[in-house]
Order: sequence, then structure tokens, then C-alpha cells
Amino acid sequence: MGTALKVLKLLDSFSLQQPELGLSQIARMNQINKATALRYLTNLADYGMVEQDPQSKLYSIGTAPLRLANLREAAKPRLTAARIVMKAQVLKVHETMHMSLLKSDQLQTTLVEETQAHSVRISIGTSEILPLHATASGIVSLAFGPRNLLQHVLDGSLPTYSEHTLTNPDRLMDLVDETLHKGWCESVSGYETGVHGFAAPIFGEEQTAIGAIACVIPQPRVTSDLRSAVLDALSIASKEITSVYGGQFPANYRLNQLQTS
Amino acid sequence: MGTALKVLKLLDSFSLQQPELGLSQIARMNQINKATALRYLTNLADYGMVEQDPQSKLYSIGTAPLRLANLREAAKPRLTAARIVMKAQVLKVHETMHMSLLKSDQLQTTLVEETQAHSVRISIGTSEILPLHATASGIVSLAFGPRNLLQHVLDGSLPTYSEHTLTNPDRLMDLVDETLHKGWCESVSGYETGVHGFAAPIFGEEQTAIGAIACVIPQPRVTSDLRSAVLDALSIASKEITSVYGGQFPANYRLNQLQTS
DNA sequence: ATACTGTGTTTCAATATATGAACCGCTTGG
DNA sequence: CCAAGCGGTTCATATATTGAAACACAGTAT
Repeated sequence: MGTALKVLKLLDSFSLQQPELGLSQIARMNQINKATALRYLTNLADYGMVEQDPQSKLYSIGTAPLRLANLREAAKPRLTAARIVMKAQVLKVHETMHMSLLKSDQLQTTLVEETQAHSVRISIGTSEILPLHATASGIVSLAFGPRNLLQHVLDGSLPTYSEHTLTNPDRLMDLVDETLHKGWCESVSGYETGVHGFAAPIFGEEQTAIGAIACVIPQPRVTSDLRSAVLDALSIASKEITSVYGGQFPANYRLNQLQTS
Repeated sequence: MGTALKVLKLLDSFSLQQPELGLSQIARMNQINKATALRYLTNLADYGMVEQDPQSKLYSIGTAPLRLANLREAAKPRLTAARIVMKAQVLKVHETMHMSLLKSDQLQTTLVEETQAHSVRISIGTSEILPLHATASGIVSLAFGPRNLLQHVLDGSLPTYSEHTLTNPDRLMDLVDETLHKGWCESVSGYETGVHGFAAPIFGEEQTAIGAIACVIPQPRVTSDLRSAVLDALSIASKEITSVYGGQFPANYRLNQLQTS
């Protein structure tokens, strides 16, 4: 492994829980010599990747990442990058996918990538607001999103959209729990009759989902082979779009293919 | 110079004008061997600092900076970091400073750091909207901000706030031109009588100001020594806050102490 | 067809660079 | 008052970096 890569990996020492670290601490975490750690950090600081508080001597993330992030956003906006990821997966599973993002309490459809493989396909409009309790994307958002969101939905009314819409708070909680364990969610005709929805979370800051990536399929086409392919696609898209948004997966998150229930 | 720093400096090859670069191009720009450039870029790509388009083989900024920028923003928000910078300068010049940011067409005061050194000092409220044509911060924003902003202001009315408010579009243009050359602006009683305002730009994406940092002083205290100290402070604050916002100075920008006119 | 010029990538001996144990000065706490 | 922790420095040793040359490939002009 090159020296430069080892230097860059020091950046992974910093986290939301420990945004500031001392020299010896960093050396211990990465199992490198203190002198080496100092040289690494000096290199990072020279470029602005980290900065050091003159008083406390503690290191933290610097301003260079902000500059580079601005540059990236200008050159390759998040939405564009996310769309590219989705296109690739749609070409693999031949089913329509959409991405929705949480705007305060609402789940807003932001990107839709329709498959060209079938004449019968689901059409969703951009900017559509999805009900949190009645869609796979919504359930995923409740399970992995901000803590207060679930309570807020349970406190409100749970409108009925189809005969299969979950309107019982207890059963909704069960589904959220199951989703937390599986890492993904399947909604069977919960929003529109005859439509299966599969969704996986998109994470922002560690631990919290900022939205969901989903695949919607007309019921007759759903087979176990297709389900398996869709989950693979969602797993990849979830990872890559999370990365495109600068997010991080919680340490314990995994998308489990096999249904454990 | 350490290898790691040389590797990091490759990131400076990318710009808004050239967001995608090839291997040979990068090697030439940085005057390093092609093989070395490849190793450097591989290191950067392994960490996600850059990414390579599989088809075109071109490199661009990757997603790691987004992740690190999120982390930094969570740990040390821009506003907090900017306030720290301002505090340090206020302690040096013993005069009140404020930072204002452009929100679409309006210049909104966002941070105020009052000096404790004088009993007579200017008080400004946060969230105050500053007139673009009548304050030093406003003129700086017109000079270095978005292209259409100046035209928009000239098209509208220019309200009078004091007997010294600039209401003549031609003289306003002159002041903007002068500000463009000097890199800073002084407003004498243009907004409130008896108040001198000094301002320098804060840049976001290259070439465009996102706001201004200013120092406001009661007229009787303004001396040439103080003016000189204030300009030094503004120069430093302008640089550091621009950096804290992940911005970059235009290549030709410089804050000129000596008034050339 | 053929030679030319530009890619990106690989190899390997020469050498410049990174490494880590020991040490220093300092602060903290028992 | 000593011991243990910290951040930072030194320098001989060892290891990782370097760059010329050669490679395969893709256009482009001869």
C-alpha cells in the first residue's frame, strides 16, 4: 500500500462521535508510530484536509474537503450522479426505479428512471409526495430516518389509499421493525393496487436516512428471480447513492437478501 | 516535500473550467512522470478523492470530499467557524464586525460580533436586510457577486437612507468599479449618518461573492492607522471565511491597502 | 495499407524517501 | 516529587518512490 493512501486513511479516524482527536490517539487507532502519525497529519494539514487547534493541539477535518465538495457539486451535481447510478440498475433489472428524499416531514419523489423494456410499466411523477405509511420508500424512511419522524406519523392520521394500506399503528410498527432488521422493505399494493414496491434507504449523516431508492413492479411480473435481482440492484444503488450524497452507512446496517421472518 | 502532499496537490489540477482531466494532462500540468501521476491518481481513487470514468478514462473529483465535508459541517459548522475568525479580528481592531450573506437578491446580516472595547459602538441586528447600494457590504456584493445582481439593483429604485446615500446610478457604477480594483469598499455615512463601513468580499465558487465581511466604526474614531488595521483584519477575515465556506478567490483578486484612485 | 502520434499502463534497477526507537520538554495527577 | 501522559524532534536504517523505457491500443494522416 502506498504511503499516500495510508495518509488519506487517517481521515477515517474522525467521526461524528469523535470529531477532534489528538496525535497519540490517532497513532493508536491506526497502529502507526507517533512520529509517522505526526508526519501524516502534517501532510494533511499542509493541504487543509485537517486543521489543528493551536491551543488544544487537537486535529479535526479542515476546509479543503469543503472546497473540493463545492467543485464536485458544480461539475457533477448529486442529482446527476444519482441518475447515472439509477440508469445502470434500471438497465439490469428492466423495471422502473425512483428516488425520493425527505424534505422535513415529507417524502418527495425526486428522480424517476423508467425502464424501456416493457410496455406495461408504472409511471410516477417527479415532485410527487409519497405517504410515509403506505409505500415501501416511506416505511424505509420511517425505519432509518430521523427519530421523531415515526412518532409524528403515528400521531397523525393514516389515510387509506387501497384495500391493502396499513392503517393499524401496531401493524405499521411491526413492519418498521421488520424493515430495520431486513434493511429493505416490500410493499404489496399498499399505495396503488397491483403494484409491488421495493425500497432501500439512502443515508446522509451516519445513522440517519435522507430518503430512499425504490423499484416499482406490476404485480404479475414479480417472481422470486426478479425479486432477488431487484434487491441486488437496490443494494448497489443504495450504497452508491449514499456515497454520492456524501453519506455513510450505520455500522450495523446490512441489506439481507433472505427474508428472516 | 512528502509524497502524500504531492499526491494531494494533484487535486488542485481540477477546476470549474476543467472538471475532468486525463492522465497525461495531469502529469504535464504538475510536471511529474506519467507513471508517477498514475500511481498518485490510483492512490486518490482508492480513497475516493477522485474517480475515473471507465469509458473515457478521465479523472474527476470523487465522493470522499462530500463525506468529509458533511462530517466537518456537523462537527464545526460554517457559521461557528466564521464566528471564531471574526472574534479574533474584532479583538485585534476593537471595532464591531458583521458578516452578511446573499440570499437570492437580498443581503442578509448573518453574524454580528460586537467589540467590548468601547462604550460607543454600532449595534446591528442579525437577519437585518442591508441595502445593496447604500452599504459597504452591499457595494462589495454588487462588485464581486453574481453578474445579474448589479443590473437588477440599477433597474430598481435606489432609496435614500441618509444625506450621503448614493442614489445616482452613474456614481454607483463608479464606486462599484473602484471597488473591483481596490478589492474593498468604504462607505461614509451612506446608510446611517456618522457611521463608516468597511467591507471585503467572501467568495463561494470561483469568481462569485456569496456575501461580505464588514467593519463598522463611529466616524470620530476613524484614523489612518485604524483604517490600515481594519483593512488588514478584513483581508485576513475575507481569506479565512472564504476558506471556511469552501470558496475560492478569483485568480486576479487582491485587497489593495493603498488607495489607487 | 503504413507509419505516426497520442493515449493509459507495466516493469525494474537506482535512489530518494519514509520509518520507528529513543529522546526531549512539558503538563497533569496521585 | 515522581510517574505517566502528552506533542514534537532526531537520525541511521530500511523501504517505498521514482522515471526511463517499453508496451498495447486507438485514432489520424501519409
